[in-house]
Amino acid sequence: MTELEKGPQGRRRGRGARERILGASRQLFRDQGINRTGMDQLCAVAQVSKRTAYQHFASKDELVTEYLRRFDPGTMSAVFDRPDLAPRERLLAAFELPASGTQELTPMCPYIAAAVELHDPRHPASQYARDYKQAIAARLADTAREAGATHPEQLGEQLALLLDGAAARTRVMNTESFPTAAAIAAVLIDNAIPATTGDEDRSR
Amino acid sequence: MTELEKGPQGRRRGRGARERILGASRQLFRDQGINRTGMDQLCAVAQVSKRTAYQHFASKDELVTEYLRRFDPGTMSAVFDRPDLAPRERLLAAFELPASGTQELTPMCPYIAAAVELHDPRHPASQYARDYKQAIAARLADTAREAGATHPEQLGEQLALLLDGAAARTRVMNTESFPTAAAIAAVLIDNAIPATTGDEDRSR
DNA sequence: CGGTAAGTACACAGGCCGGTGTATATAACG
DNA sequence: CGTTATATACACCGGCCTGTGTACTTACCG
Repeated sequence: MTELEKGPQGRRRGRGARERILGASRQLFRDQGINRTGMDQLCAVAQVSKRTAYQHFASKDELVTEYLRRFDPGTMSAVFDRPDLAPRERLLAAFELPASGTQELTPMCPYIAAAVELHDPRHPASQYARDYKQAIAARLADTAREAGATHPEQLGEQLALLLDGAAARTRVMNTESFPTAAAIAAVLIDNAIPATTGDEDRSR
Repeated sequence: MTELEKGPQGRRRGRGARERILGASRQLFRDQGINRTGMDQLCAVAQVSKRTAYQHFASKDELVTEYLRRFDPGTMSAVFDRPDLAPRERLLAAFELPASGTQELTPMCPYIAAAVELHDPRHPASQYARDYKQAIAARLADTAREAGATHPEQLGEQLALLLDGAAARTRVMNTESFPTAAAIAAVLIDNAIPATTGDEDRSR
């Protein structure tokens, strides 16, 4: 009993420090925000010593950047790479709530949150947020083109703006706003895709 | 030279402390964000002693709340109370950039910024942000009704979401997004207002 | 088994932050 | 004029923050 019983089961928390840190980041940055989450608390939740954390990430800023980089766990693919859906339906699927079993609100888009909290457009995390958002808009534009939209780039940018609007408004109003965005998206999509040849019901 | 020459002109900064504090808040909270602005710096910019600041505002949270409350200096009226514009044009005017002489970006909507930075929906400032945003949506809905929209409440909420989306996206992308939002708004408005009697070109 | 990489415990530095105490000065008003 | 409300200078507190120094322990891998 010199210095044993470190972990909950007596087992050491061990090797996966980096992943545990990033996991705790995802949880705490979402629940409390970046600025209100101290490194001490973060390390406690991750069950990692502070020293270890700073051996993996030179600074909190670097951790925040990596946190953003590691965020999209196939979220983009899950929406865009669905061969079961027609392009038009894929565009609409981007506005569907993920697993809205409970009455929880869609969590604030972490990219917008980071941009607002860090408040410096030159911060690496802010730059990455910009890149990511641009990639999303490009993906939307590609799908719009696939769907036969007349101005796919424009539609992509419009839909991206709707997604950001829904995220921001959900946060500020404390009310789910994605359905509203989805309704707008439907209008825009139908307006942007010219009356197709033998397509299904477009009258509604 | 006992303790003179306090102010720049030798004149005391004097009575307007509260207003100077709120003025400095508007500047600093916009330029640096709320969390990154300390009370020391704020008082220095406002040319107010810290003691005076805390005699006017019991806490920084209270100052932030009052800062938000005092924000709308007729911004709402400037858009909505314009008898020179038809209701439909008033709706569109909400998306016009204010004095875009320079290439400056539209500053981040302070209500969204506060909601994200404070991160607590129960914070008085967050509550006020919600109220304000709701009032905006209601005003938009009223105008939409006046313009003859079929579902004015829905259109109001949609346009409000567009405004929030433009603000958030301008921030995160560091690119002006209000024109995109305005284009969407035009589509929504035209879609929501049934074909009027002698209206101008609607074909395009 | 032995070496090395990874992790740990813990204290502590230095800075900024929100907020207060105290004693003083000045403007406004009756 | 005298009172009172307003503002000032300035030091200070406790707390939290990011980040580091040091000495130690453990896991893995050849």
